[in-house]
Amino acid sequence: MENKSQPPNQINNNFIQEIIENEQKSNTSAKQLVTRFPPEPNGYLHIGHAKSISINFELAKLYNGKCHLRFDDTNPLNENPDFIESIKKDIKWLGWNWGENLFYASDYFETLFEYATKLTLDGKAYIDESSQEQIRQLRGTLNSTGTESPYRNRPINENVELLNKMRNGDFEEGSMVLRAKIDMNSGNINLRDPILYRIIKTPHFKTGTKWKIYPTYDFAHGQSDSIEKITHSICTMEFEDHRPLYDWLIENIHIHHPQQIEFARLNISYTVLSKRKLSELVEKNYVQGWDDPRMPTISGLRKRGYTPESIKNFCNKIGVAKRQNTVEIQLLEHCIREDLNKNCKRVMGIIDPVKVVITNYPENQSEKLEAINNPEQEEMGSRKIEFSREIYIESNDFMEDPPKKYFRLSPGKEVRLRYGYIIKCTKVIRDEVSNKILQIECEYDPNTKGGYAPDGRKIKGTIHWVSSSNSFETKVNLFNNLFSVEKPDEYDSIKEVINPNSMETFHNSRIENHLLKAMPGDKFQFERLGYFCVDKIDSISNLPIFNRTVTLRDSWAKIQGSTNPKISQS
RNA sequence: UGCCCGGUGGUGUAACGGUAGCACAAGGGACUUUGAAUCCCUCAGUCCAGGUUCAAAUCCUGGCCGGGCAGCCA
Repeated sequence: MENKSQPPNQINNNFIQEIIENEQKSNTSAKQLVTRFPPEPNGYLHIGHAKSISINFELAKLYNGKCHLRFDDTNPLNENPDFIESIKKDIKWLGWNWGENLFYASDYFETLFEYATKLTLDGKAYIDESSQEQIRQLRGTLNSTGTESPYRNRPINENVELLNKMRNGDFEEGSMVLRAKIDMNSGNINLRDPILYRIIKTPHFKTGTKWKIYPTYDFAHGQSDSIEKITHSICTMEFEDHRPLYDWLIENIHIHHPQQIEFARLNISYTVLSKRKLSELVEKNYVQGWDDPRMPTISGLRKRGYTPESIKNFCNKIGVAKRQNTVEIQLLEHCIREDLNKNCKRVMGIIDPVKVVITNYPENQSEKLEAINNPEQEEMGSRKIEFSREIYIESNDFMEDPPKKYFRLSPGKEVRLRYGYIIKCTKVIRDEVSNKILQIECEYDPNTKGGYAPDGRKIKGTIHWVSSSNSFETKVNLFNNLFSVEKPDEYDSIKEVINPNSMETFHNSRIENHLLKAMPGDKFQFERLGYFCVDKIDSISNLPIFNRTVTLRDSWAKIQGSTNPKISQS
């Protein structure tokens, strides 16, 4: 048999793997592969980070190496220890383990300073007392070369002395910086005497007030990689221009030389993935927090009901390359459906209920019917559900004047109640004032218990239901795309493209009693609707509140040409 | 009028000079007590122009288009 598809969950062949593969083949020094994930503790992780985490940890796993977690905490102005825990939690939740290899760039401040001293001693770095404005002026522009600073040729001993005084806190913030002496004429602006250290007197959450100067990203990052003996330093494309500087510093300090490799960051349709825009959503209260189920953050996805498995799978499917990309959000949805379909218990829940009275079913009678828990996994068994005279069905499973090919309930028509009976609609009762449907009356066919028609008549439609006695009323949140356009990044303001209907809450949904004791995070398929998870237990009612993770695929909605599938306005 | 990177179906990603494949999406069909799942089928692609070669998505040259870079952010 031909092996047509690749084994599940195998990472796509990508160019980084190819580089490593080639190194191992032609290999001279059989070094152990060491990668790292280097977040700055200044925000929450999102699915773009998950891609990076996945690349780094997956590679380590694949080549029997290791992946470090290193917090890039070089700027006390931006960073906050609260983020440390959330970042660790999210990585662990995704299923990755850095083991003993947890580091902080701040652990290396002393060594970094030694490196800076060495460069200064070698005449490769100098103290510049120009103002921030002057430095910018002299840097030149994209189309013009820079000009050397008047401080560039300061004697070495003076530089060393000033550097030490800078460290001691003898100078004001902004009064001077340490710069590498490279090339003010370079076409690459990063090489025009980049700043290595700046004075910051804000205390650092780890080193306190010990340091008055802090290394910039360019000076801290590569050297930290080197100290940790990283072999492959994988980052996103915007650092490509920094690679010549990364290499220059390491070569001029004469230390272990990791290889920086850049890949294209992830973009997903109908959402944003930049830290700035994500914060804006939170700060301007477009969402309820970083972990709002509409957010593409790891914590948001978790609250939404995504599983680590589905996210990892997604990361494997999107591949790794250098070209700009926007992955359709449908692929993410596919990944979570794939996982949940296999593993979730089926259950019946009515988002927007309408009452149905079975007029020929005795008033005080009820009976138990058998329902299968998961047709994908027989081991999951079955459960009993209760049928009685008064039940609820989904309001959009009834239409008084249905279009053709509508297989659900309508006047005079029959429909099957899943695992129940075949019923026929006999009457619709409306509110005289509002004309709203108050109640639907049906008759059931007693010979169709379990939903089987002994006379062999074909019943095309099957709908979900709960009996009023065997269900509880609770709140259900439905989510849609946060943005109404495919590429929100292309618009100036979030406001003009945010989807006003990204969240819809139903307060009177009815769920079968089977879920009374469901706990936060528990996941279910509500038959015919989608996958839902318990958001939390309501503090007043003590009942679970549900979030819709994703709808089931819905070919009826497509036929209808509806842009808002499932539960439309009543 | 600088430096760097990139352009393969609608989207994402393979093919390493030798049959352009996979996934998602879309369309159709089979099955169906979830309009789900599953299964089958279909649609659809190498930015352009030259060159090298028996043979080019792949190598070369020149265009065109897209992206990144002028923080004491990362």
